[in-house]
Amino acid sequence: MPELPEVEVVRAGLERHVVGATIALVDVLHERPVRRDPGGASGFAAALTGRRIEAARRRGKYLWLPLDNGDALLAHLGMSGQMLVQPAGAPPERHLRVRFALSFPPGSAPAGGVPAGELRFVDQRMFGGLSVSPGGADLPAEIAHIARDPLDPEFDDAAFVARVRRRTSGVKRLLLDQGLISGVGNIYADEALWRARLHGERPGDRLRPVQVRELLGHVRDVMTAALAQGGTSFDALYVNVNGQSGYFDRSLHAYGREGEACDRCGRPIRRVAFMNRSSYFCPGCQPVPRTRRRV
DNA sequence: CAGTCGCCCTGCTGGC
DNA sequence: TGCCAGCAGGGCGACT
Repeated sequence: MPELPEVEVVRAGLERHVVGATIALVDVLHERPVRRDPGGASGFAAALTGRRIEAARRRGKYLWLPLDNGDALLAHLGMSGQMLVQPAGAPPERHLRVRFALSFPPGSAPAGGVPAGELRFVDQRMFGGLSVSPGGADLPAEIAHIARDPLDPEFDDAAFVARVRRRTSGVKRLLLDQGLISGVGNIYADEALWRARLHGERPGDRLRPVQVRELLGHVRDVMTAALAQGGTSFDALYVNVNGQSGYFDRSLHAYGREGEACDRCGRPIRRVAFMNRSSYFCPGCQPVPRTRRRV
């Protein structure tokens, strides 16, 4: 599942393969992925046709492509979304939802790459989506409420620490709060908490500043490590967002390891229900806080 | 406003 | 063999 590192791999791939291209044709094959666009499928297509892609940007798990008129194509991959760069005429993927035919002006094809034929949004479960953000080239208004992500040089560590310590929710819930810090999903939240030896139910206002700072450092470390491994996951024609490629499985210490021995203390990793999903933690290294609190 | 919960989607897996 | 519940889960609307 794409979290910040995977989305960054996609962004880098788009930067390399589609920046400079003009969108010649838009084909919406399924309405749901464009549900957030007020113009609907037809308005979405009309607003993008003929526009040139100027850049590829990201904040947290959101991606956007600034366009030559100041608008932007905003994208979220949800759980299963992929952005694929394919040669024109490649057979359609099973869950192909939106196609963009691309054309490059003579001499401006990406260096070292085959000129892109199509940008494709493929999404099995359709939690993801695309929309046109009017005037959103710099920062789409639709995501202005999302906090900066921990790899953003302008992320304010001190403000984050202060905000966490004013909240009564469990720290895992706070890590997943995109208004506090963006880009952290269930997997990296569990991994960062394991590294920090903190239980996710520890209330924010019961943490010392140094603990929050260390946790933030672990969030950055685990994401940076995953990103380094994710850099190899796509070739010249593919922007590969395949979450099953296994590149980060190897470095996981908690997530998905129910019953397996903790890499640090040997106690079996536990899984508990959390917000209609799961949390994984080591009961030895990450003791449950004494004050019971639902997270 | 902070906090919490349920829903949206599809496909795979496991139990009976 | 078939059926259905459970699970995966980010974000948002609705509620207290």
